[in-house]
Order: sequence, then structure tokens, then C-alpha cells
Amino acid sequence: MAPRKKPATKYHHGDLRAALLSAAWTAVTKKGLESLSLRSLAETLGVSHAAPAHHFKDRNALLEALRAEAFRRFADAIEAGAKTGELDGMGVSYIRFAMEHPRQMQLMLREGETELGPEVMEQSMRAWQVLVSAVATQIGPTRAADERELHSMALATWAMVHGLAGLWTQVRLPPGVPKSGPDAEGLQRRAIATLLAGVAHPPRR
Amino acid sequence: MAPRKKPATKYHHGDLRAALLSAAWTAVTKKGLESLSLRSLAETLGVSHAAPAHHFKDRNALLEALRAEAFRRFADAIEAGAKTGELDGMGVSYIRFAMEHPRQMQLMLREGETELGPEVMEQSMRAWQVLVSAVATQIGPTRAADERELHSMALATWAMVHGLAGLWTQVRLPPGVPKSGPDAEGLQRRAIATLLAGVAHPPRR
DNA sequence: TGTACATCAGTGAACGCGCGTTCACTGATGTAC
DNA sequence: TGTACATCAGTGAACGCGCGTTCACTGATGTAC
Repeated sequence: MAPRKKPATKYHHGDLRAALLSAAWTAVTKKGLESLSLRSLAETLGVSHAAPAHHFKDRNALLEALRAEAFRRFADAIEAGAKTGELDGMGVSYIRFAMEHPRQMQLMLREGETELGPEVMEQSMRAWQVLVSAVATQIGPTRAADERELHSMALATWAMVHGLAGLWTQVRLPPGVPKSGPDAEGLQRRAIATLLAGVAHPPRR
Repeated sequence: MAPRKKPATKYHHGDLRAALLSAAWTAVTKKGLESLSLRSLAETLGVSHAAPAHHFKDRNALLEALRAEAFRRFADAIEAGAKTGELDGMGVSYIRFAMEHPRQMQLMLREGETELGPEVMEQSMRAWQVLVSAVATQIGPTRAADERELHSMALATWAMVHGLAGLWTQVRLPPGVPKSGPDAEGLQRRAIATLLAGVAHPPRR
């Protein structure tokens, strides 16, 4: 093996902190938030159950770090989706992320009993800015100049994609509705397009 | 006290089963699903911790009954909202229910590891039928005759109100967005109206 | 109306579970000399 | 290069916690006679 020269310290394990986060991500994907325990993570990594305490003050600290990671990946996905320049491309990215990582989405949405960490705040504001920009492009500079209008349309769009994601990841849909695949995505795109038609021809206030 | 003549048997406690469900509803409202335990419920009711076992096989059985109750109340609320004859009235009812009972909503949406109970199936189908009917009225009989079109628009509407409910109950909204009150409801109504404008003037497929 | 009996909701002790957390420790690693 | 030391990640035993679940029981209620 070539000599590793990792930036992080690597005494016994190598980089237990990162390994814990990575294992936690996988475990959440597989088993959900509820089943996630420090002890099971330690066991997975072949490390004593007390080891994680050296890297995370307590269970919540690990969860908060995991949440930040989820927000980071989410904001990245949104940003990448918006790169196409199309608002509905961003919407599709949003829904796709939620469908691929439903439990992480659940973690992100968990009501924080305490304040949100700065990392989480930053990433979610980033995603919001991307959304607002895309909506501004969609409605054109004249309407976008009205901030209330701009935010109103951004919220409507957000709600639509958020709702679609929620329906497909959490709700037992009625029989006949495709659960996944191109048919599902077609339905989702159609819903977004319907909203955007309304955005283009807004109802009189 | 007038002599009670309840239909249910009432040996020692009176009707522990109903009391458990009622206490569970309250506890979920206050503390959330996670903190709900049979032991704490028993304590609340001044009954031994083993008593609930006589009425619910296990914790999951109680949760399933509670879930059915939530779906029943939810479907009632949706139906009442649709009585006004307006689709957006139903939407407002949907969002209002979610905002008043966010934790129950969470319970309703919890992925069932097992099959859904018949009661839950029935109530959620009832709500879906109400939605489809309201959408049919909205788009008129000609378009409603196309079932794909009808269901597509119903899903879009559902996603919108579901998303709005999710945003306001689970998401830390950006600064400046009203959290509750008439301003919040105004924004929600506006989003629904925007979608309905799109429903009225659908994008070309 | 009264009595004997059956039913079964509720009791309280006990069990085992996985969990988070603490603690003094140990031993591999990095560093100063 | 070699040695002595400091650091600190990881150990393993122990603690207390609330939990669901079981069990033989007890005693209030409903019912048959």
C-alpha cells in the first residue's frame, strides 16, 4: 500500500469522525433516523461503543453534523439543477433528491428543538437564493422587481415541488398513480408546468 | 351525577381504551410521536403501566388506532372544506388541518412498515374522492371526462396544498415570510390561486 | 330481592433490552531534543 | 538517527435510564339462578 498522507489526524482508526458520518449516512438511508444509535454505528465500524464520544459530544451533535451534510448535498443538487437555467429543471432536481434520499429529507425537515446550526442556515439560504433567481428569470425583470410578487411566486413553486416530493416519498398514492419511473416523472413535470402556466398568467389579486 | 349508560363496558376505569386514545392524541400534540410510550400514557391516566396491554396488543396497535382516528378527522375536515363547493376552500381546510395537527399529520404520513389498516385505507380514499370531485367541478365536465387529465390535475392540486402545509409546518421559512395569521393564509391562497390559473389555462402537452 | 359464581379489567413485581454517558485506563502516534 | 516524552484516540467495564412485555394475582362488575 502506498503511504497515505491524509490531512486529518489518523491515530488508531484513521479518521473516525468522517467514518462515523459516512456510516451514519448509510444507516439513515437503510434503516431510518429512529434506529440510528451511536452504539450501532460503533459496532459497524468495528470500534468500541465509547469511541464516538471523542468526536461527537452526544447523539444530537452527530445528527446535527449529518443534517448539515444533507443540506450541503441538497443545496448542491438544487444549484446543479438550476444550472440548466430552467426553473422546472430545478424542480426536478429537488424532487429527485427527495426521492433518492427520503430519510435524509426527513432529517432536514425535523423540527429543530434548538437553533439551527450556522452551516444548515447557510446551505438552506443558498438553496432559497437559487430558487428566487430562477423564478426571477421565469417571470422576467419587470415583475421580479416587485419583491412581494417575486417571493410569492417562489414560495408557490417551492410548495409545488416540495409537495410533489412529499406525495411520492411519504404518501401511499391512489391506485393507478405510477410510483416511479418516467410516468411518475411525467406527472410531476406536468404538475410543475401547470403551476408555471399559472405563474405566467397570474390570477388577478 | 346522572347514571351513565355508556355502550362500552366500563368495569374499573370506565372506558380505558377510549381514554388511552384520547390521551395519546393529546400527548402526540404536545410532545410528538417519539415521546409517546404506553407507560407514560398509563401514568397520565392514573393506571398501572400494564393496563394498556388489555386494550392494545402492543405499542404499534395503539399507534395504528391513533392513525385511523387522525385519518378520520382529516377526511372530515377535507369534506367539510369541500362543502363550500370551492376547490380552494378544500385546500385551505387541508392546510389548516395540517397546521393545527402537525404531529398527527406526521403520524399519518409515517411509512407503514406493514400494510395499512382498512380504516386508514377507507378514510384516505374518501379524501381522495372528495378532491377528485372538486377538481372535476373546477375543470368542467368536458375535461373531467378525460380521467388522465382529471387525475393529473387532482395530483397537482394535492401536491400544492400538501407542499404549502409542509412548508409552513416543517420548514424554517426564509426571513420575511409570515409564519401564521392572515398574511400567511393570504400567501397560501395566492399560491393555490396561481396553480388554479394554470389549471384553467393548461400548458400545451 | 338475594346469593353464588364467572368474567375479565386492572395490579404490581419482575425480566431483559438497547441505549447514552462516564470513567480510569492503555497504547499507538507525533514531536522535541 | 535515536531516545524520551506528551498527546489523545480508542478501550472496556460500569451505571442508570425508560421502555415493552410477561405473569400470577385480585377484586369489582355483570349475570344466572
